[in-house]
Amino acid sequence: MVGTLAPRRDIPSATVSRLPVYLRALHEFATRDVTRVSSEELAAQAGVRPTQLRKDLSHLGSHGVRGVGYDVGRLTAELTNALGLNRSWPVAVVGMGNLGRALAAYSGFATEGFHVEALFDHDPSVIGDLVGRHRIASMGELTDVVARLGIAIGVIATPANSAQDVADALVGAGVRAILNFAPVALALPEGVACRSVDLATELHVLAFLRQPERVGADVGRGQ
Amino acid sequence: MVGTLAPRRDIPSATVSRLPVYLRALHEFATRDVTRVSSEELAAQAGVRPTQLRKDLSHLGSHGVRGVGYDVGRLTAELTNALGLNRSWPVAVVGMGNLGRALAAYSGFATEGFHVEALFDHDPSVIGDLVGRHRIASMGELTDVVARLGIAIGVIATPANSAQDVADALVGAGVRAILNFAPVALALPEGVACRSVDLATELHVLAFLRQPERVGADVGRGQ
DNA sequence: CGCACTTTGTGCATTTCTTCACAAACCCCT
DNA sequence: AGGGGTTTGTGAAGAAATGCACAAAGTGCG
Ligand SMILES: NC(=O)c1ccc[n+]([C@@H]2O[C@H](COP(=O)([O-])OP(=O)(O)OC[C@H]3O[C@@H](n4cnc5c(N)ncnc54)[C@H](O)[C@@H]3O)[C@@H](O)[C@H]2O)c1
Ligand SMILES: NC(=O)c1ccc[n+]([C@@H]2O[C@H](COP(=O)([O-])OP(=O)(O)OC[C@H]3O[C@@H](n4cnc5c(N)ncnc54)[C@H](O)[C@@H]3O)[C@@H](O)[C@H]2O)c1
Repeated sequence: MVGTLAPRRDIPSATVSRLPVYLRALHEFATRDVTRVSSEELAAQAGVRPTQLRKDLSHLGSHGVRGVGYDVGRLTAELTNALGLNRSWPVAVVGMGNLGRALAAYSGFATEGFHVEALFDHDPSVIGDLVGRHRIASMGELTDVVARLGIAIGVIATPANSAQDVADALVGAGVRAILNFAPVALALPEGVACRSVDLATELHVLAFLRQPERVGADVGRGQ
Repeated sequence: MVGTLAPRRDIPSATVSRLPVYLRALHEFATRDVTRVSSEELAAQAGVRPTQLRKDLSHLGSHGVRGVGYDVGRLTAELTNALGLNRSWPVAVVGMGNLGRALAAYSGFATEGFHVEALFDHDPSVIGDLVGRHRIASMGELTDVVARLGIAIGVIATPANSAQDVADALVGAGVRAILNFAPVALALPEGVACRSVDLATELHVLAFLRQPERVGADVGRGQ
């Protein structure tokens, strides 16, 4: 490509959701002090085909070296930059039940600039409790806390019937990215990014795949 | 997608992963004693477009009534049957840390025939502990217990560096469906179904979507 | 230096997924 | 019984994603 401005826009969404996987694969090589990888090695680690990896990277305008492969450090930097991971992303978790507490305690959360900075619940009997190094705040404090800490991502870990209310509260407070663990489709205004993780759906798909008539079918997201 | 590539049956995989969502939407209507829904109403509840819903259902050979809509009970039965949810699916959870305990305690797990029947960990200091109504078993017991209880689905909630070993143990014991929460691509033999849930990836995608340059982009799975 | 060898980047064909547009099918009312 | 009003089911078009095949671009050795 001509010029120094990489073609950052128009990255296909399927590609975007694989970039984090490549990034993790690169970290794996880095911890083994490997400084160069071929698309074949990296793809194997990431669980995709080499062709797909190269096509995906080509959308970033990323350049490896033909005949040699990719520089682990350089490609890591490019992916980190493309994903916007060279800044801090303060996270709030709403709903401190079983799942919320596991998430709040999750150390893997803290990698790559994601930091749990606030916890909320509406149950008076848990408000004020300490989970890790944070106190559980009430829902009434949400707007102020979100603004003061600059919360960028809200995680919803409440029961399904509260999830829409919580989403509305988060959006109202200025949060524009939501990770939802409740099994409902949230209605959100344009411009608010949302990803849902749905355990029941995953189990159902596995059940479908395990039916005798359909053994071996592949529904994707296997990795 | 390692290990899950295989022949294809006639229901498109994208459709299969939406069927559970439709099923949940139907339950929502059922609890409100609604007996008939149009594709428009059902699609709204599920967070998809009516056209998509109808196309998906058409793959099941499902029949609503033109000019009227779908019978909630009948469509529920058809979806339940298509997904293979009219039987019991004994589940085992391996790795009883923060996440594993949350999963074991998860009541939503028990719906639709999924029952957590066994818990495993390799840490001697937790083996024998009770979580809910089950005792945590050692990894040495895995093969026997899986066989005795007819475990159909294995859930991996161990750290990433143990996940492949655990997967091998599960597969060796006869489990052919795995739900993996560890952030690694598992290598699995042909014929073993696998779905991975990856929190870090979800956060990374949200970070990407929240970058100023890309406001408004949509990477899917938003609902 | 030039030739043999390796591995990337990408145009193109193929497959899969989504959306459109409308005929077919059904209910209900008169 | 027939006509008007709905809503489904689906072929066909369009969009997105995947996989193939190979030229381009680099390394390193003789
Ligand atoms: N536990 C799991 O393993 C698991 C796995 C996948 C998905 N989920 C989903 O995650 C969600 C939480 O699951 P859980 O097992 O932690 O449930 P839980 O009942 O243990 O915890 C829910 C928490 O949310 C709080 N809450 C309820 N309404 C609220 C509101 N309006 N505002 C603020 N807080 C509110 C409750 O006080 C409680 O502390 C559910 O939607 C569940 O379906 C859970
Ligand atoms: N905690 C979360 O919220 C969360 C969210 C998403 C994903 N994850 C992922 O889920 C996994 C578990 O997370 P966690 O926070 O519960 O970790 P954890 O450290 O709290 O628990 C891990 C458990 O696995 C057990 N274990 C380790 N190696 C084992 C082996 N070879 N065989 C059997 N058991 C073994 C350990 O004894 C421990 O009890 C990790 O891969 C993590 O990345 C966690």
